[in-house]
Amino acid sequence: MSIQKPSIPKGTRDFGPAVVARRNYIFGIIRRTFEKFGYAPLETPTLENLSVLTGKYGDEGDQLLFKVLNSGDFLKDVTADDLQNDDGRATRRVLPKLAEKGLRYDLTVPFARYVVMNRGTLVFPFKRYQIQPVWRADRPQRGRYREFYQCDADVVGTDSLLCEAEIVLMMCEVLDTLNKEAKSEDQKLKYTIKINHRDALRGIFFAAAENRSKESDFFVVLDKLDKIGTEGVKQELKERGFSNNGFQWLTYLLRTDDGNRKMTSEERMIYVNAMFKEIMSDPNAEPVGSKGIKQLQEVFNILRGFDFKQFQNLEFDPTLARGLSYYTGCIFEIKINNVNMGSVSGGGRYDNLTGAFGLPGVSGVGFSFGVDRLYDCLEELNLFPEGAAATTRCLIANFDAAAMTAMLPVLRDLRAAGIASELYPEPAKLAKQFKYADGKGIAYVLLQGPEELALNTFKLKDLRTGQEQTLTLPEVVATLG
RNA sequence: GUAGAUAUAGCUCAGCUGGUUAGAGCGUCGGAUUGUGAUUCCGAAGGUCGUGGGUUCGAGCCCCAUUAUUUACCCCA
Repeated sequence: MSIQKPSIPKGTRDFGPAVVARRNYIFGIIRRTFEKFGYAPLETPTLENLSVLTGKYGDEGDQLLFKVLNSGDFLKDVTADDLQNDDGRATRRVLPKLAEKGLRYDLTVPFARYVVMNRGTLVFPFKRYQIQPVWRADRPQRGRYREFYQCDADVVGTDSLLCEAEIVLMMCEVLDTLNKEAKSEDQKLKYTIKINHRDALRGIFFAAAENRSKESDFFVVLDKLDKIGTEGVKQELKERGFSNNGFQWLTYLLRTDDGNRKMTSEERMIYVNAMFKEIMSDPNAEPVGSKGIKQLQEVFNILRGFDFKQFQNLEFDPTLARGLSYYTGCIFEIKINNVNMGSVSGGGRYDNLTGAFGLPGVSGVGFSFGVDRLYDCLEELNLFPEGAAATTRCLIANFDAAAMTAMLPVLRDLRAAGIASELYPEPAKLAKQFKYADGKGIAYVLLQGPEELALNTFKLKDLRTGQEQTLTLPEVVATLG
């Protein structure tokens, strides 16, 4: 057998001990926040039946699904006719016969499936959080992986806007907690929570687009406003077959200042709402758009009731669209302004996700943190706490076989006191043992050689300061504990 | 799916208009009177220059192909 260079699939990563420790630090903050807001944990299988996944994420999404080949003779149901590709549909025809399972693409759809399957036993409104990896057969690039973790919190069974407001609170709490480690303002995550409403978007759509069949196309282009500008948006809309009529309204609807200064989010809501009333070209624009604005204003009101202090981090953005087609109400996204990275979190309300599984009329709302992107942001800002990588706190040096035996009860006592400890597993030069401790980031080395043994004491060295102390065992425990 | 960039030691990268035996830093290992890391000093190991072909007296360097990685677009956490 020839030697092969080992490799891992593109877009996947190994996580070494230091990285896992820092990822766990992020997971911990998110988990504690979710639990504090009353969400309970849920886990679902890595594999879902493809019938559950397909059709939920749009055509693009279907293409990005990882399909799992059936076990055994996976060709047994494929006929020669199936493979005839004159119509270009052979793949579509054959696929369901080759693969009936796929890797989960997000956590929201499996959650919806779970809710439908367990509707009889769940207590509604049902609040769950879920922290698991998802897979997308995307092309990897900066901040984009084929395997990454999502941290979802969703509630189904209520359409109360309290949930939307609490999503904003949870987003702030997680990011503010991460920012507590910052030693300077520059290290902090400068974030903007963008919020919009699908109906506000549709109001704009009715106002500015004549072609009614391409709603999602319109949103995709509109979402790019901050990248390509108002004129760019108009240009691209034209390229995608939208007519010029109505584009004039875009200029008004997308204004961000009142002529003198930038509007606040709430001023902008009032302004956009007033515009909806004025646009008479399509009477649908006003009722639909105003309904969305009204809900957004209510979310802001609830937040004010909470004594929410961070409205400068919460921005009403009428162009925010988000790709996932199942959103129907409020939509959210978090952008980190001082790191070049796609959104680290997103979410929204979906009125009929469970409908696809035969349970209509259940409204849900939720959001998700992308831990891997958050990690990359923290890394770039150097925002991880120092201790996050350490595992062992104290290494006991190993002088020789006899001393090793004598150190076993010491090791046991340290661990019993809750101190993460290890004994170097073989007698070796002290230099080597110290090097090991240093390389692993261990804070203390405990020594008992012949000299200390004679006095029944220990020498404890702090590797960060280089200082040594001669102590009795209870004193060692007290120092490390 | 579209477009670009890169590929040289375990890692990060130099390597001039093509010219003898391929370079550095970090890391690893060994040593500086056998009980001390990170810091200092000395030394050593480690590369068929991604792969295959071509041009040339001569290719790490130029050309073609191929694979891998990566960035941007699309879309997204």
